[in-house]
Amino acid sequence: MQDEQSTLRAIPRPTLERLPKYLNYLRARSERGCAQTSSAAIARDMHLTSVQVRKDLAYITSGKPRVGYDTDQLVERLEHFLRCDSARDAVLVGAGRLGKALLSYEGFGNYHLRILAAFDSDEALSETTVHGKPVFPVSRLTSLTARLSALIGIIAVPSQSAQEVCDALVQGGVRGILNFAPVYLHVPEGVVVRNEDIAADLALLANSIQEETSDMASGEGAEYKEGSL
Amino acid sequence: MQDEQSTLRAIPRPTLERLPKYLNYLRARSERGCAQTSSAAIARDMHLTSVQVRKDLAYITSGKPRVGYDTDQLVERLEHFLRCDSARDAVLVGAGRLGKALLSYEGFGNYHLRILAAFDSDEALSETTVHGKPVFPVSRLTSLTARLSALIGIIAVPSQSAQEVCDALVQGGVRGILNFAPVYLHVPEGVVVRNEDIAADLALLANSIQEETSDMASGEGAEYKEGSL
DNA sequence: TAGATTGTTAATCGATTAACAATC
DNA sequence: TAGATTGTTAATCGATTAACAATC
Repeated sequence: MQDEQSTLRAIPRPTLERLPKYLNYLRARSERGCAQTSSAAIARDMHLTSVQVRKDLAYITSGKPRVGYDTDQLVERLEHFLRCDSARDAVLVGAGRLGKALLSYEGFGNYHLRILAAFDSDEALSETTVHGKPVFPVSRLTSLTARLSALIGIIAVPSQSAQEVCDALVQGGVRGILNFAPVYLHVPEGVVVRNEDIAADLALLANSIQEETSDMASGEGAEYKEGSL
Repeated sequence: MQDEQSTLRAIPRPTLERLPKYLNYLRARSERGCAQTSSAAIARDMHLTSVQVRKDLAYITSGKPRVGYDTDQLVERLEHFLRCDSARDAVLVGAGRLGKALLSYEGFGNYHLRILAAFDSDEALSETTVHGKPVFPVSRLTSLTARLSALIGIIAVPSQSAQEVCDALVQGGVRGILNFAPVYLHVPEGVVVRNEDIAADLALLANSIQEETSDMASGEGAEYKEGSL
């Protein structure tokens, strides 16, 4: 023992975060009919180095020297690894604009994730459906989550109620939480939280633009010709 | 020379990504009336170590031994650093559900970011407004972006049209792109892209739940008592 | 002054990169 | 066989952590 299991866990975090991106890229490549894919090609298009690509991919499959990787097989392996069965049913709390957008989002299907139901404190929304998914009053959150055996909760409510909702989800048996409210959630050991702060990301982007600007001043600047500066 | 500038650029990426989280946390603390904040308190609530907190904060301010940091001053410094003036106007492309959710999102105001206008290929949406923001036909994307001097573009269109939209934004003078489509965008040197793949994030979360499960089997498991297993 | 907290310098840890070996 | 590509082992780089010094 200690093999299969700990091999899986040995994957470094940064590598793990790149795996879905490889998957997206390779799916597109597969659709374009490219049967083989070399690490050099991936590296070029994804702005990585080919060594890094090979090292990442070595965790989940192996390629053929002189030929590269079989595109479809690689897609399959990545899909298999990333979805690893079970733990793919989620409930969503907060059927406001963001919540509705998430309920309607088709992209989750790419990873075999399903949002089973939504909850909202606005009673007027109860018994309605969004994109075919039922909305329930938030009072039923814990009991229904448990009944549905959802292991994932998505929080799309205002910051003030986020912790409360989080507690209810945990009590309902959720083991992972995707949190769109910009607050730190306190959860018991064994529950994983992933924070999604879009505003913060946008702020960091705006920030890096300024750095770029200073960079330009101190050299570099290739490829970018455009009238005066 | 070489001081102010390179000090700013010397901030490590991971530290930079934590800064907005400190800001969120400290704002909440300030509202609760906590005038002083120690690195130990931040570390405890944000699941970091106090050394790391002090090291991070040292990049932008300094605290007082024996007392800690002045909460409000720290908030101010973080705000000043994170928003660094200019480069805060954005345009958004794709006024579907996600686009509308982003247009209505109040959270951007926390970082003084403004979405000035939206664009959509559906002509029926033109001349309407969402949350008070005008929607224009996508044909006017390049020219209006340039006219508005927006430096940031937000892409919330389907994958197939993302690259096309990206090119138009770049031509309009955008220097940073927040991309919600799960594809790699090719941009000229000097343009920064930040990818936001919510589905991928959710997949990784689902994945880490499984790992947690294996962890449980091999020990740990404190704090989590709940009937049978 | 004593004690608690910040700040810094050195050691550790982990990921990336470089050099090279293996293979079809 | 020759050559192109993968895979691996060692070196580098950068961030975190630990130990300690500085300060109110």
